[in-house]
Amino acid sequence: MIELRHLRYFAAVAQTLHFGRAAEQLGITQPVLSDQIRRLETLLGVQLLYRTKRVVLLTEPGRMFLTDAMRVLSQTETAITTVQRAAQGTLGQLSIGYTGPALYTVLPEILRLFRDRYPDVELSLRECCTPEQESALLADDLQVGFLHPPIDAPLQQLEVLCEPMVVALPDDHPLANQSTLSMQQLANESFILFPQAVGPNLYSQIMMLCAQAGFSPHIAQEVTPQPTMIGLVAAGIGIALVSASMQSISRPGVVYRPLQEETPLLKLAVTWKGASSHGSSTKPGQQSKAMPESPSLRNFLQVVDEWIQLRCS
Amino acid sequence: MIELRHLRYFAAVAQTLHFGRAAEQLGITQPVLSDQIRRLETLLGVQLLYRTKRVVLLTEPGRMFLTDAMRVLSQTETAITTVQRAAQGTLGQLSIGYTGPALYTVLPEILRLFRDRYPDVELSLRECCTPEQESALLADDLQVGFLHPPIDAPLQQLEVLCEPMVVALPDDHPLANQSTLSMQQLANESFILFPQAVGPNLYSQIMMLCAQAGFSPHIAQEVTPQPTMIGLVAAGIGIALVSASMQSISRPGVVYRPLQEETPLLKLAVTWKGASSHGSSTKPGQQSKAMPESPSLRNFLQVVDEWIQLRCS
DNA sequence: GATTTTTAATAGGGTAAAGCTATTAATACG
DNA sequence: CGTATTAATAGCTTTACCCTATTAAAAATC
Repeated sequence: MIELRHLRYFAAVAQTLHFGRAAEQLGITQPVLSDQIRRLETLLGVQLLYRTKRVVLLTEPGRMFLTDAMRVLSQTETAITTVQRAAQGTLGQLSIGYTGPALYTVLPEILRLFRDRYPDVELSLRECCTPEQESALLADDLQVGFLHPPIDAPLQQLEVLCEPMVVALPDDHPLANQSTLSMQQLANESFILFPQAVGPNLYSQIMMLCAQAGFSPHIAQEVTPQPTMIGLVAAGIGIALVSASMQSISRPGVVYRPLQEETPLLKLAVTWKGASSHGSSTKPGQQSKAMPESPSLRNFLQVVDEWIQLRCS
Repeated sequence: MIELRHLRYFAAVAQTLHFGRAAEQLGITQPVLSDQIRRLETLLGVQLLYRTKRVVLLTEPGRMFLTDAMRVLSQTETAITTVQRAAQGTLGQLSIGYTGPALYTVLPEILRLFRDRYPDVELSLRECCTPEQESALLADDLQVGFLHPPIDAPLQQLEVLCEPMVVALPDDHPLANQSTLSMQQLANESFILFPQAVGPNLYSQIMMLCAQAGFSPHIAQEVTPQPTMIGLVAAGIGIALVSASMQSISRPGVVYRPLQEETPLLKLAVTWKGASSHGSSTKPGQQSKAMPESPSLRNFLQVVDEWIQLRCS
């Protein structure tokens, strides 16, 4: 069976056209080299080199084989460096899911940090809602998710955002004069909401809040993403509850007012399929030797950690 | 040092995800396979497979390495078949030189035969005159030449054409009435000739013939190739001596007449750098083990041989 | 929950082959 | 004709590849 050794030896001889010097280059002795080349020729059934006691020349088939052999060798080299870089996590792919709000808060900063540090990790981004992300993560369709807890799937998570919702309303709205608002004041307003499926949890929190204030909200429109909601607010269609960080996207004709009540909180967590033994229920104490998680995922999580540190300072 | 064996073994395990079955496929025993995979991982410094006593899974770097390893293996396969086909002469390159007359006589038929039989041998054709071909052949710039003997370079040759020259003259020419012509009748004609450099030997033969007839020809024009010469004959510029096979390219307004004298003969020989030991003067008796000539060249010469047989029958 | 089955890892040993040194044979060069 | 160069040959050592037998651990089954 032909081995890379044969190719390495042949390439050395074919390039130097000298068994002695080639052997020296290879760190072996000349008789060994002669023997191995002969073996290679026997294995192939082809004379690659013409040699007298004095001269070594490539035959025509030998010339062709040299080209191919060198390609195989160089591709082997790249395969080695590739797998090593992949093990470091500096090369690879990472598929990331995110919900709309992530795109307007934590995602850009984190991605920026990661891309700068690991430019050769190919990121494939996919916007999808929390439940979809859960199942995609479990099915190994996604490696990281930016989604809204709580979730019940057995996944690791790390909270990266928790901010209150604020009321967005037209600046000519009667309530715009007040610095804070109570839910009861909103009882007769038209609401612009995101579709329930997009964030079932937050949706029901909002509904509960309304119920506590004694009303069931009149829903003018269900849209997504949040900037569109604010656009509709500016258009006077209704008022909206949006996450606090949307205030940074200032838009003429729209003002934001905090709620007096303890508001629902928009939470974002980075989520991934933890290092489980292999799908079996992970008992906290006995973690056994685990499937090593993808190095690029590991690096991504480290970047997220660092980003959290950075933000706190 | 990583060997193809490692890649073969790894690919088998990575595809079956089962050491036992993979070992069976490979025709080795399972402990050996386990050992070799571990060796590979140590050599790379990368864990390629996650394995428990029960489950085998590819790690992320392992997945990438599998792709590369399979590519290396398949390229090795093609390298082997390529070199074997090259040794048979069914794959390769062949650079062929030819003179103008070859193109209108033997070359098309021979090339056709060869192409049909060896479609994967890439032919590169180059028109150049006899002396140029000689030096190109010696410099290994050409592998085969279709040229006009005699030559003095130490090259092998095989005559493939020997035909008389005939006189081409306008059909309204006074001499066109005669069925054969003598040189003396041409003494006062304007001659259309090929440039001396294109075929120095034939050129001087023609000159000698004129001298024997007691005149030095008046040269109206020196052009090449032969169809152009005949075109000029049709235009009434003069008469020309062309090889007999040009008669098959009939052209209105031109007639061909044989010469009474022993005409100069247009000879074409297939020429190649013979199997010399390596450039040293080849003593006929003691040929020693020779550099094997390019397989595609060998095949080409065989086709030429067959073509000669074919033509004789 | 004990037992059987499955499957990768470990242990120990034999052998093919990859490697070494020393020498030979053939060629080129002075 | 002698000397230098260089690939091939001969004989030997050692590496490592592969084998069989066994173990250990996890899953499946009764």
